[in-house]
Amino acid sequence: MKYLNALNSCTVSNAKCICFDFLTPEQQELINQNSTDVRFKKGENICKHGTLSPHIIYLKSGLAKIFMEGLNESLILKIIPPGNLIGLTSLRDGNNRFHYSSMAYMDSEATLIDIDVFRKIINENAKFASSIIDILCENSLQTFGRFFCFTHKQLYGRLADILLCLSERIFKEDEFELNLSRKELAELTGMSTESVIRMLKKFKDDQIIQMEGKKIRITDAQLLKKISEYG
Amino acid sequence: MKYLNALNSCTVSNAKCICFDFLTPEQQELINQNSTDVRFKKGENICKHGTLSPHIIYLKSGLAKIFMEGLNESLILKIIPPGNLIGLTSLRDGNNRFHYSSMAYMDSEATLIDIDVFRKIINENAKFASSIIDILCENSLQTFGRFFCFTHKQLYGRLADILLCLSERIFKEDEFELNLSRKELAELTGMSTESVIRMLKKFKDDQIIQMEGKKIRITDAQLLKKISEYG
DNA sequence: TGAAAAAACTGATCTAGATCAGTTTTTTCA
DNA sequence: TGAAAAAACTGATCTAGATCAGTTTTTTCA
Repeated sequence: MKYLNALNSCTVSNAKCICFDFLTPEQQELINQNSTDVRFKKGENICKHGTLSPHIIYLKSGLAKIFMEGLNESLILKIIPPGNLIGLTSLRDGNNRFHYSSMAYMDSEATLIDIDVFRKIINENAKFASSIIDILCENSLQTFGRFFCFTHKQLYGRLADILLCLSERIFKEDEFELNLSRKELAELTGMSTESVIRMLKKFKDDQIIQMEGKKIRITDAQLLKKISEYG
Repeated sequence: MKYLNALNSCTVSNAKCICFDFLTPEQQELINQNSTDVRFKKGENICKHGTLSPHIIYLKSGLAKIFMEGLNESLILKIIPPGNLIGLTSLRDGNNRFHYSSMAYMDSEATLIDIDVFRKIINENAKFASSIIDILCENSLQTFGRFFCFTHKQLYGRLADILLCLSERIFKEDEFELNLSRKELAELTGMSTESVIRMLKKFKDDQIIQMEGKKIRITDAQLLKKISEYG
């Protein structure tokens, strides 16, 4: 049952985007000439589902989410830390549209790379293409895990997942300042805001976490992992 | 809101696997020399989550499902019609393990292609790699849609999705013989067997479908599409 | 071909988590 | 800096769908 441990609804992959290391100097130059650097403020849209996607977006700094929007509901697919690409799924599409939206969680910098240049290089440089394949595989696996957890774990398990994910993969500290509102945390775990509040309180009462204002400290990571596993 | 129509929990992609068209004669020969043809009987495992994955599997005929297994629960990720590849996500992995299981829905034939040969060709042939990227993107989009529907659609909508999917994409007929048990249909829609039974009955009572033994005929596809959309 | 097993079906009950309708605390900004 | 808005929180109620405990029908196979 070892492999089951790997399944969580965490939204951040560990993968480093190393694809650009495989470019020839000319290809590097071609990309440089066909990209633009942009800053996004906290809360700003980085891309919007259904709009034209003339770029692949490389996140240089900050933090963003990728999500699908319905009429009233939305689903967060992934959190994007710096060093990751946004919009890869548009590579295939004939009509160049984004298949999801992205929003900056905090002030962020990104490089917008012309998608046709990106495509051209993929078709010329197999090593580059291969490393894009690696990224897509990694993304798929993460989505599968999240999908599985969303359909089979109870809310406690999912909340535990996200807390562990925030602590281990994003902030890399036991204690961190949560700059997400309860509502955003609810979106991330796929539950209602009220449930997040109640469950965080339960975790606090059970002394699994400490909360002070926006600071959260995980005191019993072991137990939290158990909850994540069996929840 | 046009783009929303595209979202359904259907499990079959329309994509044809054209990647092999881009091989050089030598690469084609290399693949031929490093693959084995195998037959799977209905219900047999094609691959098993967690086991070694020395192959990429090309399904030549039949029909298979790809699913994740938990302790008691499972989640069907995708139905694989002939002409599709199974196990692409193992390409990335250093330790060559399948990340999901696959089972034959009916008697099937498959070609097992050595994964290292597959990797080698990806690293040599950018056009081939590019078409693998296309497949991975397509797969991702489908998973995103299914994920969204599973978390936001009611059961009626999901059942409608699957019926439409079976009729339009797999059997390509209004009337088809359902060789899936209610239990398998439940797995596919992520609901309990009892609910499938009740909802199929409701659809029958509302004259949206006709059922006779294992035969199902969709009589009001229009309404079914509405249910899929708003459900 | 007929007994046993599996699948299909039915109705009753239960429950996780959403929704609703507020109050209290914190943040924002003129 | 203090009024208004937003976020956090609380308790009560509701509901979609699961679970349970069966019965009936169909399939399997000795």
